[in-house]
Amino acid sequence: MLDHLPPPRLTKGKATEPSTSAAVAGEIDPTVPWYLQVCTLTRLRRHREALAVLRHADPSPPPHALALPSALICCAALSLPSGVAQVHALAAKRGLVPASDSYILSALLSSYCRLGLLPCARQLLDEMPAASTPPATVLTAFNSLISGCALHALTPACFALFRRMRVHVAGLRFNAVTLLALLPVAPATVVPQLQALAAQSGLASRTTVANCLISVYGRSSPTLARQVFDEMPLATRDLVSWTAVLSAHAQGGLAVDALELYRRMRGHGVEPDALTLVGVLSSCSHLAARSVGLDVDRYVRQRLPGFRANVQLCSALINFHARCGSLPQAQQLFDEMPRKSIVSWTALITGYGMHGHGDIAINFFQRMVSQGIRPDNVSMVALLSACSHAGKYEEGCKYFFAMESTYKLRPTLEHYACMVDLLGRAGRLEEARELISSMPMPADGSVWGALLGACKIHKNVEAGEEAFKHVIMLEPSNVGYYVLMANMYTDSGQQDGVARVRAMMRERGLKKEPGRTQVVRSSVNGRRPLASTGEENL
DNA sequence: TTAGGGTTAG
Repeated sequence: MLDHLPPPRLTKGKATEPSTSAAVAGEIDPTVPWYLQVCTLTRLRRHREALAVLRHADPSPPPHALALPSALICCAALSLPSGVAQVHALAAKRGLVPASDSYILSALLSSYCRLGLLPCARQLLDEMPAASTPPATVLTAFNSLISGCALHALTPACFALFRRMRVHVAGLRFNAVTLLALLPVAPATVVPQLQALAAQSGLASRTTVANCLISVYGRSSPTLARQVFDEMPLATRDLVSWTAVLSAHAQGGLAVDALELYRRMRGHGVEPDALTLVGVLSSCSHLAARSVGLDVDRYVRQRLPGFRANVQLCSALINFHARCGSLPQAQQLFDEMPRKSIVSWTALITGYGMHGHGDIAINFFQRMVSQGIRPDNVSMVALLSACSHAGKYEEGCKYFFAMESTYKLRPTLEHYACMVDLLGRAGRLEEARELISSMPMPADGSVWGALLGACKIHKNVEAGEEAFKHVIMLEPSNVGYYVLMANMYTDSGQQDGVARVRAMMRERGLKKEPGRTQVVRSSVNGRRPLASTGEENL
């Protein structure tokens, strides 16, 4: 079977293979039937080898049905649509599709979706004889297609299928897997509706469903995520629940709460894994919580021996060391990584940039580009910020203009804020003001705030007053800006100005918190929004 | 077989 497939290029079991050869040697027993070998190799993600076994399998008796889902998974993973079509034909010949075998049906649907062949998947579902197919199979088929559409962020299609399945699937209607597929792509207004549906159907008490809700709410509201977490019975919380709620707080800028959750998690005897530690390290970096971060570093080195191959964990460690530990440590980790992502590069560039090593930051940026990594918006912010901190006015301008012309990136508010900062620090307040006027979108608090900061450095009270007027309109409760303006008045001996700012703060019920004199980032900025494509209603 | 937790910016 599968004789039309291109021959596999057998890899030598290097870093791309998630399992070690010793583990495989233990699991692959040449005496077991070939179709079980296929299943095992597939589970180990050794797709090419699984297909090789399949290709050389004895064609009589005909291929065991158990091997077909594995074959499909391998073909999808290796982007072999012809292989999927062959298995489809084979399964059809043996009467396993469109209806009778739930495993093969959902594997086919998901393989077509993974390969982007959504019409094929759609057709398969439409061919399913609704009357004679067991309801559980219909449910699974709908779930597979909904998950496939979710994979391609086709929110309206997901919900259209969901409406259709609730009519079709007698009795069962939907299950936890349906909710898990829909929640991540649901528009913000629909998430609570799905949550209500989960509660009505008794699925809300499932750990997986609660975990998914925590993660989805966590993108926009750590508070809602926390509510779901708090309502979970203690015994049903698992490592994923803790990680999801912790990450929600870390992403929402609530680093103190994230670390408190970590402390509680450990108190309950739950051992973190790499994903948990990514969130913990992110919070340590924000808070400059050096001792906790160093504990995590030790834990990783002792308990997670393969951590260097984990790009996300390594990037988080680099970020931590670069921001509040040491640049040499960050650099060493970076050098040791077998594969680096744009995030690893950006973490390093940020680290050098924020410690005033603009030249090194620029050098790494250029090395990154020369290795074929196309800069994204975040790496450009890191670079421009590095230029700004090191007073590299000309380089900053050069890269800002290169964004659109060379890298095809449209500058966002963050980039404008960096440029206003760069121009402002260089004393070019007039140019900074002109840049703001030329922006294609209205300036936000961070842009005016950058100008205000520059005015403070260069003691330009008049320009500062204008920036202040704008910034407190945009972020009226951000104490940092009032403090900045008051300090400017103090520096220039204008006590009446200081009194005015203090009066404004009193009127607005704002207090300067001790030890918090820096400009506080607006909590809504930089947050991933909930998916908002289309107006979905259930 | 469909399915839950993640990193980088000022």
